Formats: sequence, C-alpha cells, structure tokens
Amino acid sequence: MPIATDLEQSLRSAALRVTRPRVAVLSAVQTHPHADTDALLQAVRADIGEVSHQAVYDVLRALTGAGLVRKIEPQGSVARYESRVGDNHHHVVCRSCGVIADVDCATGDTPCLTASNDRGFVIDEAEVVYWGLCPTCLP
Amino acid sequence: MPIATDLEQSLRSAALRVTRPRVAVLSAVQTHPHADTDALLQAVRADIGEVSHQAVYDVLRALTGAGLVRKIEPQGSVARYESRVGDNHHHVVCRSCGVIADVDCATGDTPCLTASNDRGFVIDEAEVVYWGLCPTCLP
DNA sequence: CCAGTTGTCTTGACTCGTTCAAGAAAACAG
DNA sequence: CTGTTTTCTTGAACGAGTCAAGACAACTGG
Repeated sequence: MPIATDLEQSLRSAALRVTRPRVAVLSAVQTHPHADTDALLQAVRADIGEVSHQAVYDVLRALTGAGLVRKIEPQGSVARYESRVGDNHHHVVCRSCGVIADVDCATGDTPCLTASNDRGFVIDEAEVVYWGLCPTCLP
Repeated sequence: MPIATDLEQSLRSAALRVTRPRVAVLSAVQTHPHADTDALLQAVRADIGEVSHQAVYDVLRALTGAGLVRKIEPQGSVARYESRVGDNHHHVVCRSCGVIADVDCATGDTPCLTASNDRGFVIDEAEVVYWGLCPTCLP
C-alpha cells in the first residue's frame, strides 16, 4: 500500500485537490480491489471517521474521470472499482459467488481490439469479461 | 419476422406456456434488437393493447432463463434484450449515442475463451464489449 | 501569511429501473 | 369440461445512484 504522500502525489498530478476523503477513497480502492461502493464507504469511514455517502460517490466519479481508478460493473452486480489502470487487463467473474479476479490479456498488449466486422464503428477499447466458477465454488 | 406459429413453437419447445404477452414480447425482442425494457413494453402494447410492465419483466426473465433471449447490460445503460442466441457474437457500443451493434466473433467459433492465466477459474463464457463511436457520431 | 475564489463535502430529498406480494385470470392435462 | 398450476394484474416497495443548496476547506495571488 502506498504511503499517504504517494496518494497525494497521484491526486495532484491529476489536477485534483487533496482532501482527506479523496486520499482515503483512493487508498481504499487500492487496498480493496473490486470492492463495491458500500464496501469502500465502510473502509473510508474506518479510516477517517464519518464521511457522507455522497462524497464517496463524487470522489469515485472524479477519480474515474481522471483515470486514477476504473469502474467496472458486471451484469447483476453493483458498480465496483479498481486501481489497476493503464495496463490492459480483464476480469473473471464467478457465477456462483460473484468474486472478481484479474486476468492479463490473452494475446499481447492491445488484444482483441479488432472486431471481424466493425460495422463502421471506430473502436477504441475492447472489454472482456470471462464467466465461470472460481476455485472455491467448484463442485 | 417469424409468424406467430413459429413464436408459439419456440415457446412450447422451451416448456413455456403460450400466452399473448409472451408471444408479443418474443416478437418485440426479435423486431427490436437491443431494445430496453421500456421500448419493448411500448412495442408489446402497440401489438396487443394494455399489458402490465410487470408481465414484461416476468416474461423477459422467463425467456432469458429458457435461453430464448439474451440479456445484455452495458455500463451506464439499462438492461437490453436480443433474440440472437446460440451463436457466439459480441457487441459494439457507441460512447456517444449508446447505440449497440452486433459483431461476429473476431477469431473463430469459440474465441477469446482462453485467458492467459485463469487463476484456477473454470471459464465457460467470454463476453466482449467493444467501445467506440458509431458512424453517425463520428466527428 | 492572509483573504478571496473555486471546488468539495454535508444534508436530505428524490428519481428510476427493477423486484416483491397477493389475488384474479388464463392455459394446459385428463 | 373441470381442476390444477402457472401467469398476469395491481399496487406498493426497494436500493443504487443522482440532484440541489448551502456550509466548508483547499489552492492562489497579493
């Protein structure tokens, strides 16, 4: 886990003001990968005390917009956040318990980015979600 | 568009009772690919008159469970349904207007189904969403 | 170091897609 | 045709996320 100064540095370099809620949210996202908003709220409150609900939503939106965190929302799940950005990786979701794990890209750096027929779309990102069962949910 | 009898046949072969709302919903999904629940509700009402939105939700769940339609929910969008099932195809979503188009699989029949590191998961499906701009939203 | 400005946090209400529950109605089996 | 079972209707409820207004704190320029 990066020390507070690193987190502040990240915020500053993204032209975001450094506030206790922001540092705490950023820290929580890094220590709880793939956590949902509510879990992050709990973590932030455990860290710096009472924080509004709203602040966390707002901070997450700001961080997402700045590219410091990434928002993922698999079907049937609420929004989740992760701090691993910049590298092109994907996710496996367990159909049974809903746990999410990272998977590195199957074929090189900028993978599956070419659809067989793009229908005239200009594609800038390919997002892959693998569905299956995690080791602990296997029969 | 299949005639009513075909739709009934599909329902029967899926062990589902044949009712007017079901036939109308199934028909609407086929004629309005990637439509959201509300649009389907409109279409169904235009077809057979007043129907409760609850019935549409229930029918869509039944059809999804039976594998007759597929539910897709891209980030930031409400649930959408399509009747193209069984073949392995993916979607392109326009970042600007949200329109969705089908894309055939990039590399063969069962594509991207092998992650580089599966972390012990048993993967049974890979879902790919391409993000970009559609022809009409291009600058 | 201080005040001003701008952006952020708090509070509280609210929206919207979706689901739950109970009873009426309709489809299928015999 | 009758009975059983599933499905539809009605109406209410839920929860994640959003909107709005004002209090407040972080950066900037003097």
